[in-house]
Amino acid sequence: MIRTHDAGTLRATHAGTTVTLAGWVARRRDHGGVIFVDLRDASGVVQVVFREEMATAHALRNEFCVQVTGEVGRRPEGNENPELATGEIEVTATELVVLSEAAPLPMPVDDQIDASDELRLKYRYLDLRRSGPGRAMRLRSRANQIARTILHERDFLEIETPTLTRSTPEGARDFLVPVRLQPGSWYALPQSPQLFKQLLMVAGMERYYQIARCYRDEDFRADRQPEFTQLDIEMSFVTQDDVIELGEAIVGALWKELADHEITTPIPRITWHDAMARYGSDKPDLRYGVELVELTDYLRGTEFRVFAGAIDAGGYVGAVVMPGGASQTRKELDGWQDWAKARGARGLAYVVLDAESGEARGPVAKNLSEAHLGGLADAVGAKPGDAIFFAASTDRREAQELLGAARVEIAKRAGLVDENVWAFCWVVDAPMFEPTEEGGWTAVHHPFTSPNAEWMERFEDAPDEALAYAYDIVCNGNEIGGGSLRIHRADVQRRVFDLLGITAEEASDKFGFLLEAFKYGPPPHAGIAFGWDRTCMLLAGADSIREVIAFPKTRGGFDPLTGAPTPITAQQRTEAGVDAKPKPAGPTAGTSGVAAPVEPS
RNA sequence: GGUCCUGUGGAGCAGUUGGAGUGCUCGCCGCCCUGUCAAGGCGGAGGUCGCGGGUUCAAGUCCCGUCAGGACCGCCA
Repeated sequence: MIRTHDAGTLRATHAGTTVTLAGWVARRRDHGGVIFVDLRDASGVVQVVFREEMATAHALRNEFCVQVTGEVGRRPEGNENPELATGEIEVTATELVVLSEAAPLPMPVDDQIDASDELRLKYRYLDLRRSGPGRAMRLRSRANQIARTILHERDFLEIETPTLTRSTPEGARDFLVPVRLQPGSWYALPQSPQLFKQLLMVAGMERYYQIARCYRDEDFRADRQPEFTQLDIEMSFVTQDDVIELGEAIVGALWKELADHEITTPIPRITWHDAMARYGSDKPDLRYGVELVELTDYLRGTEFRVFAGAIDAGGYVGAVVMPGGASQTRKELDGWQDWAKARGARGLAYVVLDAESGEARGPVAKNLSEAHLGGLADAVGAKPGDAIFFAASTDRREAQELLGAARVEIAKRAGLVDENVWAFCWVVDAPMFEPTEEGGWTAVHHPFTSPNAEWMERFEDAPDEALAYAYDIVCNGNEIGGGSLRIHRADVQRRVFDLLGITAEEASDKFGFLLEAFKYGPPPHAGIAFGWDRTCMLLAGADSIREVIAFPKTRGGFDPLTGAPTPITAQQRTEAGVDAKPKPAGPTAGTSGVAAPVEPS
């Protein structure tokens, strides 16, 4: 080692010790006759003092990489710095070696100053020298370790699965990789290891996990990157409760150690339907109340056409209350209309209750009968001074989701979110299917998700009502993990495919290898996958998953550091077989649509 | 694909109803300085105002287009 101690570990007990340190110049304070340098390494910062005889230190600049030898001493009386862990002492240098110099910095390596995202990503190696970003990396490493410890204690095997594979049917667009040895054929990068982990269950591994990189070619967000990580888990011979118990053990350990928060177990469970009815979301933020109230029956018979139209068509009318919302200006109330329109709704009807008289006012109030207005406050649980927002639609879920989004916005604007609270829940009993635009059905989770016991033998009777053994774990309104019991009976799988309109040929073409495996005694199995970036983001208190990824990409999928993606050369293009000519006919492939097979070129 | 915000020396920001010279803080370079910890003092260098077009006597400022970054919707478990 070219150093004897880590800078951040030095304490008063080291006084009198001669140490050699190595690290970076975090800051220098040059007084002419004496120079102070804050020396930073991964462990922290310590003040190094250069006296007159160490004149070479004048040439030091920020972020020079240096090796310093000197004696640890207590700082002179009154010069201690209680802000620093090493603030009681300093190192008086007797030797200085500049290991490497630093050019003028394109961005400050300083915890105080914030640079733009693009610049931070371009110089991510400088960004990560800062304590906040560096801490996020260390936290994530620790999170991995905690999860691995729990899983190994429980006899899980860490098994890697391919990243060059064929499409698995998660539903997102695949990233594709041309195959030089078979021009015209392509690998897909996995959207998740879903099918492989099920094969590992057939293989008798019984307990599998992997911190797995996944790839989805969709539009990106603050919490979505083209490549992301799942803590992926699958177990044989278990029930839903077993998976949930494991999930709670992992989450409990993570939050205990990394967020200093003891999660009360069992984590409350709410059914998907209750979550939609009460919170208008399948990932409800339970840090605050502001629950939805259904008014379909209460308002039955109303002459207000917006509501009557929805009710008569068998739809839904509901409301959500904004505490104190009556004090909003006309401009603010109009702002809600723009807010609603921005997410595709026609608008957001509202009534405000006068703070003194409790009288209902606002454009919608004129359209409601005396009787409806009279009991409204009680029906929705509103007080004088509150505002009531309404949504009505023939599509129950659509109206609930609008109110659910309004609920989140209300909490934000009314300051109801307590940032110090961690509110977890499991959302269980999710629906198996949802209707497609073409009048068919599609799997909400994925087509291998098992119907629950109640629906196992009759999900075809009412596909819109059938429930699955599927569960999501939600933290403060973020889905951090989800999973399901899988179908292991061939007959049930066949019936699900039938309902989804997947023929035997198509099924065999898309994932025949899994169906083939399921012929040979597949065990009952279930699993869960945690969105690891999102989980670490929450633990780090960050508001973007970019903060917990070492080298993230921008919204456009661009990496400002490497400049990826780049065009390829003509030679690469030819060798990769990107332009191989399609054959007129042949066996199909891919996850959907007709494949374009090729002639060898 | 849609809506919105941002783009001004290396960094972070200001720039009024369009009007004389684009200003501040940090950093950078030089000099001074023995107890600072966001050290201080003096001096200096550094800018196609993202890019293209238009309106105007005159555009950093107004309009159109475009590029880049960000937030959201659609999409995506």
